[in-house]
Amino acid sequence: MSLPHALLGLLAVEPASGYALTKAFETDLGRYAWHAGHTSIYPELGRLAEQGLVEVTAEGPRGSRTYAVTPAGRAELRSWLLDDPAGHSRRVRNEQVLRMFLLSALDPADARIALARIAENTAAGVAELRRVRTAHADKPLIGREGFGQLAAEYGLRQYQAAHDWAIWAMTQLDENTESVGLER
Amino acid sequence: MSLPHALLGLLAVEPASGYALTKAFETDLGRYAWHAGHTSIYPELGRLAEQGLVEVTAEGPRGSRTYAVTPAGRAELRSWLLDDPAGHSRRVRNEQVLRMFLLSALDPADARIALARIAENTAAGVAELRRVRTAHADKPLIGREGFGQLAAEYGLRQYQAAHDWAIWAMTQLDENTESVGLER
DNA sequence: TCGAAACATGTCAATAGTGACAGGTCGAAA
DNA sequence: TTTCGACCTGTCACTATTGACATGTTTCGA
Repeated sequence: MSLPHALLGLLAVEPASGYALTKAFETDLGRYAWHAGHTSIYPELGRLAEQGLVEVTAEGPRGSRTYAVTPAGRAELRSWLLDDPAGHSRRVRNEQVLRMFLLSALDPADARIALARIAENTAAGVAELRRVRTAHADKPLIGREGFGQLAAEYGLRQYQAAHDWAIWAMTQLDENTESVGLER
Repeated sequence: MSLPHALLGLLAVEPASGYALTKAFETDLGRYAWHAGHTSIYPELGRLAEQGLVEVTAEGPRGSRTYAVTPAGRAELRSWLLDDPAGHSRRVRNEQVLRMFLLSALDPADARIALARIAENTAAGVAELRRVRTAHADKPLIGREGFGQLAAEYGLRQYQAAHDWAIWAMTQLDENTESVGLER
């Protein structure tokens, strides 16, 4: 349940309406880090406001409300980000990694097909993130404009590593099946 | 909702009881890929049995039931693993990456502290996975014994990439704040 | 033989998140 | 001027998952 922190983080950079926050989750943030729809965002903003971590600073047309973090909210965000990361992330739920675990349940021929597909997809990811990175190359790393820049570089390196792994795994698999073939 | 597939994958490698499956999620699988408690596993096994994807093949002491995948279950698992991975993983929920996104919301000094902590943690992860890999070095890649070996190598490379990134990000940050300091 | 630990399965209330449904406002182009 | 698309907020039923609670069995070492 990191949604409240995601919202605090976004609002800490720049006050925004629920609608704007919903849009933010439809970009790279929601694509690579954490996804949320408006149906969870609006209630969560209400809860954060109740707790005094955010507040409505303006009301605009179409009934829109602009939220901003309070000092308490900023403190909460800071302590969450500076907290020991090892303690938190226990609710792991990573479908990519799960697929890699389950690869062993396939026969070698199928595993090879799956790996080839992974290699393709990660290559596409690398290409896409390279574009994202280039688009932000001249912006500062910290603050509104730099938002997500460090994350883009991180994603790029992760995809690159995943791609290298897939290639490696395929050669391993080939060597393996080959030697089994010779032995038997 | 990949829990059913995780269960099918585990059972495809070796029939097991709900209890044994629960234990499996407490090892590397649950630590790095997908976590689930017995309270979701037992009902899910029931659902899979209803759908004819698994079946009870034996009943042991203490009321234990051993489940095995049926041919239909194996087919379902295969098609899931060979399916285009890009289509699926839309419900992203990765707290690590989220933290990296939100780093921009901190001031440079705090961001640096957070990065240092990440560097520490990823270094520890690399060390741990190196041990896991060494322990499995001589086992075959596919099948019961090799289970998770490919995944261990994958995890190792991911941690290594994350570590390199954290180091890189710190130097970037240092250069950045330094130049800002000179300009003003 | 007694007790602890591991084995083995379950219920239930509470929380989190999704998708479908719903309703209204404003700006701009046709 | 009308209509279309973007803007903006919400409810609600349903599904998934968790944590607390509950219960009984078998094994093994002291």
